[in-house]
Amino acid sequence: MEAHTKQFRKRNAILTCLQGTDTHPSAEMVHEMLHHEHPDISLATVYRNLALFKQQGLIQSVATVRGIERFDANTEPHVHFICTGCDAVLDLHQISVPHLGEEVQQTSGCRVENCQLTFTGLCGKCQSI
Amino acid sequence: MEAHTKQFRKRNAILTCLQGTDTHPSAEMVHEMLHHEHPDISLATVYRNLALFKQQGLIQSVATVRGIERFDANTEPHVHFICTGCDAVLDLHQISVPHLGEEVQQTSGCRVENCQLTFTGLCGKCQSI
DNA sequence: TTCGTTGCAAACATTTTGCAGTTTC
DNA sequence: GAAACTGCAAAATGTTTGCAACGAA
Repeated sequence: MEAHTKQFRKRNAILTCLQGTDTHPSAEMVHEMLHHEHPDISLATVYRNLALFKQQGLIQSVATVRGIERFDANTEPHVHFICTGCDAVLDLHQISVPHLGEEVQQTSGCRVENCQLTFTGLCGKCQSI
Repeated sequence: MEAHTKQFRKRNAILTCLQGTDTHPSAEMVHEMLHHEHPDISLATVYRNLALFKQQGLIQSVATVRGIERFDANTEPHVHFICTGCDAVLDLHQISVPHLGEEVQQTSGCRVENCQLTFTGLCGKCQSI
């Protein structure tokens, strides 16, 4: 019900925005993407709700690119590519994440809760510039 | 010769500090670690030289933990564990990085220059708190 | 009226930069 | 003297927070 009341429209718009994109946006990018639909939305609201969603496990932080945090509504473990030319964060669906959690636990005693495999380099577009 | 002249003593101390630790320190941690040997070193100098070393490929940024960048003088691809309890960044020497660069290139067209495999969770100490 | 959500502006923390002073050659 | 490095303070940047106003129940 929450999603349909006016009170939660902005909160819901933020989550929907993230769920409907694969660009792994920053808070400011989300704010900009929502500007058309919600011209009066505040950046503070975006930050507040992103923090809330993250705490609830609805989204995750997948990278920090040039000091800016980038988010993803896909919380399944998957692989990312960060382009150092255009700062794009891409999904690499073709590559699968090795499941090494148990091996880590056994060899180091650390309890694994999450795993990120991230490549950096130049995306196709930026290679031809 | 550079390392022995007074002019480069601080710069060298910063690099040596990083090379002699496996704690993956932040700029502020480096600053603090050097305080005993160089009581007058400025945080700005640490930041400036870290940026320089990174650009020269002498060090790499391995993670951003709670918004703070962490550095490593080991630029070989290796695996890290970030503890969400104490913010420690640990090396997982036992686990090897899968070499998927070519597969990434072939399936996505992205040119891979670097790869990071990072686990998060609770380290041994923090599990028993 | 009580609770949760928001916008705004101020505060905050980390990082970067301008500039003057010092060292090296 | 020219070039490079540094400390200090100020600025810039991304993010968080306090507070008053608003909306829902």
